[in-house]
Amino acid sequence: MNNSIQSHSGQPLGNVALFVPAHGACGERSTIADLLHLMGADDLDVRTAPVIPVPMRRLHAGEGLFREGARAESIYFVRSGTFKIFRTAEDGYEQVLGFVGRAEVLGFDAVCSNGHPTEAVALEDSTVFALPVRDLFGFAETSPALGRVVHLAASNALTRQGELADVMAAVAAEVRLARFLLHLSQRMASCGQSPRRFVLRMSRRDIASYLGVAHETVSRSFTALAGWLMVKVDNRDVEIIDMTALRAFSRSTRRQLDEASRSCMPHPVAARAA
Amino acid sequence: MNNSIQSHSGQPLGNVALFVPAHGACGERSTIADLLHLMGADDLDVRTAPVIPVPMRRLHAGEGLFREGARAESIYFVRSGTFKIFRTAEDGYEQVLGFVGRAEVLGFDAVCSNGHPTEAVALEDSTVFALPVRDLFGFAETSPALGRVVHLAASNALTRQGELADVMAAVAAEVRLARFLLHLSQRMASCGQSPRRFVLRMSRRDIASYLGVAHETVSRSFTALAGWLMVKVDNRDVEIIDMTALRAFSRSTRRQLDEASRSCMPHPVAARAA
DNA sequence: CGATCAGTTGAAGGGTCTCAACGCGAGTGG
DNA sequence: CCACTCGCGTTGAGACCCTTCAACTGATCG
Repeated sequence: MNNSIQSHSGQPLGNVALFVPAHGACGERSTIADLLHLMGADDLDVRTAPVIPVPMRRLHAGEGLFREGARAESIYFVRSGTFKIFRTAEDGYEQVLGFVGRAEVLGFDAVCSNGHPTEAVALEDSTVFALPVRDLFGFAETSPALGRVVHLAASNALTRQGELADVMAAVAAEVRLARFLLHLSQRMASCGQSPRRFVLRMSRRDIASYLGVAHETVSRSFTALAGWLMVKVDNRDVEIIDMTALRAFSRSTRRQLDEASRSCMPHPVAARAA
Repeated sequence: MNNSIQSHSGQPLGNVALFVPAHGACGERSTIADLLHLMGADDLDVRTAPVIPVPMRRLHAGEGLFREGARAESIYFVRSGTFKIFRTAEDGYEQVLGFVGRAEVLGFDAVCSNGHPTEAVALEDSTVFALPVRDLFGFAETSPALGRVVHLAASNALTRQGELADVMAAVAAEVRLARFLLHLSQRMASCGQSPRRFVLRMSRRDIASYLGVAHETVSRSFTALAGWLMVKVDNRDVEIIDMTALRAFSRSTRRQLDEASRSCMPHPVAARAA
């Protein structure tokens, strides 16, 4: 609802929307306080934060934030929009490592190395706060609250990475997709949006790469889950119609899949009502 | 790439072994300085660190450090030994998420949540520094160097988690194993040990869980790699005898596997000479 | 309207999972 | 000392799921 302002109204050229009049955090003259507020810091910390400018950057859908191997100049905090982070193999194959949304950190894995080990592109029009790495430590001393926020964000990123393992751990493709959808659902809920109905910001290929399966398999898995009447899928619109069943199914390991599918649906029917 | 004779370039904790202090770090009365030294902080920072005790804990092989779901009391820094971190499914299946060695952080993903999302057990006799979470922020203010170290360790943990994605991304089991061995090799090198010859601290089952394949497949993959004359395997002793071939093979994505295997070895011969 | 891409579905082949058996070493107690 | 058990590691055979190649639809775009 809040991000229905997507403004996908084309305008290929026109003035680059880097400068926006800005009320509060929307302007380019955002400060640490805005960043702290985004990350859910205490009001007191936000109000008492030192007035240090933190550049904000706007990206259009498909625009890259940083490239693989690029010097790590900043870490980023997503203010709005969605990003996919991935790695490109030598033969051009894209391995998607995760999807990052509001109030999450981007590029933190570059802090300990010379360059970004991954690449990030916006899946929709997005805005991020950029925190220069060289200032990271200094700012953290100036504003203890910022240090806390960075620690929490890093821990959160680590937890998020754990979700990938959780997804890849499932042997069956349908289970992987189910877990993925549940993770998405949880994150939607944590952003105050509906956990039952949401729009996928990424393509089937991105999902496939993230799940570690072929994109055709993702399609088939979607129709399978729809066949079990757990979800309803219309292109990128997803609605979870049986959360408990989806949850139970996502817990399947190994050949428990057979039981689950048999008990729910001997053969996937075409539940394709619009 | 690793032509650096001096220290292990590219590694965040490069100059760990250059400076060996007395047995100060070995006592139970270790302080922040010992922790900083372990993590490769600057000499100046180590010497000027506030004298705050940091409890050290010894664990025997097989002993658990923290359980899944347990209250996150501390984060840990591995001083010696190896740990495996994993998650246990409801049906008892263990999903291994990673293996953690010297100068790496353990349990940081619990900072942002109420409890540890994972479990950690020692694979061999090990020692860790325990840094209470509630003191984390306070100490970071007292000792800026500690804040830096924690940031670096967290970033490193994130990078390490990325390795799991790298491994799982490969479709072929042999490629997964090859990448896993290379990651291990790199980490051995960063600890000052031989990157060509090392001992696996974990069982085949642990490796299988980490790679996301059946443990029988791990066995077959080991014999396959030995058949291509890339490695020599004797139980848990591994020797990489053709690093370049292993590297090239590990880059395989999709059906490039066929080419690689054909060019190296039409059919795996029994190269099992001791 | 032709081109390109995302998404879906079908058919065939192959890699991995599963079940099964075997050898081996360690720990145990007769 | 040796039989016994148990877990680890290896190897074999069949079933099955996924990958791959292929064709088709619909949408976007110049």
